[in-house]
Amino acid sequence: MASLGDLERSVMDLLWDSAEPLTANDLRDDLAALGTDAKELAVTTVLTVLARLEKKGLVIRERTTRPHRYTASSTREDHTVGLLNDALGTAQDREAVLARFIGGISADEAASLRAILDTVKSA
Amino acid sequence: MASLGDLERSVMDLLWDSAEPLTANDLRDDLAALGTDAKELAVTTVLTVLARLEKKGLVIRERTTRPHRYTASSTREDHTVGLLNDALGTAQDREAVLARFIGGISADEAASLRAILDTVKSA
DNA sequence: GAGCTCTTTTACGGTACGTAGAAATATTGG
DNA sequence: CCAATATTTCTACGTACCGTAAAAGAGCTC
Repeated sequence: MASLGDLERSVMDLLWDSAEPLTANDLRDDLAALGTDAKELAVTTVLTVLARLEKKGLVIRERTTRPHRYTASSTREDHTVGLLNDALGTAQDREAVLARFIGGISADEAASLRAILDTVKSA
Repeated sequence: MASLGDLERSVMDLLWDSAEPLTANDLRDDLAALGTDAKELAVTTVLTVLARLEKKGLVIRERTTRPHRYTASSTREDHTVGLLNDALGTAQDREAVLARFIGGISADEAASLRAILDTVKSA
């Protein structure tokens, strides 16, 4: 799976947080509003990263509307799950990894996990 | 956390699978023995990636012995757990991600997870 | 100290990413 | 319909990472 650069990541975060599709100009403005950077990017820069994200399959571009509108192709959570599976790989040591991972999570999270597991017990 | 290139990854796999520290020459030979590539790398190539892996903190180099000997600085599982936590991030959506992740694992694995959770229930 | 082994230094080509100007294309106000 | 404006595409540059390895330096051995 594709890993993201800093700007790509920021753009994806905005798209993931937006209920509506966004245009390159929307994104340029939203990016400028972040973190008091006051650094206004050129809109071509935003368009370039959007094209790259589209090629990676992470965003969908509506070419019918004139300012093209962009949407994340999957939710942030689903994307993260993809990253998790990439990290876990198809190896045999999945269980060993999961055991260590669970060893490192909080009690609260362990409880949540248990609840989630019960929910999907039927699977 | 550092992501690995293909050769770096192969070297780490060999180090992780080895009980003993390995030298660059050991690794060159082991790499050649992999996958019937028959491609014998120059030992300087191996030394370069080892230096990079050392800089990334993934391998430890024994400089006292003359052919330097290299060891993975953590287990493969611990490294993978680091990748998992990187992917999960520190965000609040950890639970949502974990829920989706668990939704996608096999029943067998779900059972294993439950067992693991019970083991660390005290945490 | 000459030769061998091992390590360090330097380097080159490829790819990814941030960045954006220039050029092409589309929209719109008159 | 045309000129001004908005939007997209094309091209490009700098940096960083990685595979790859020659060249140069350093230490050991006879």
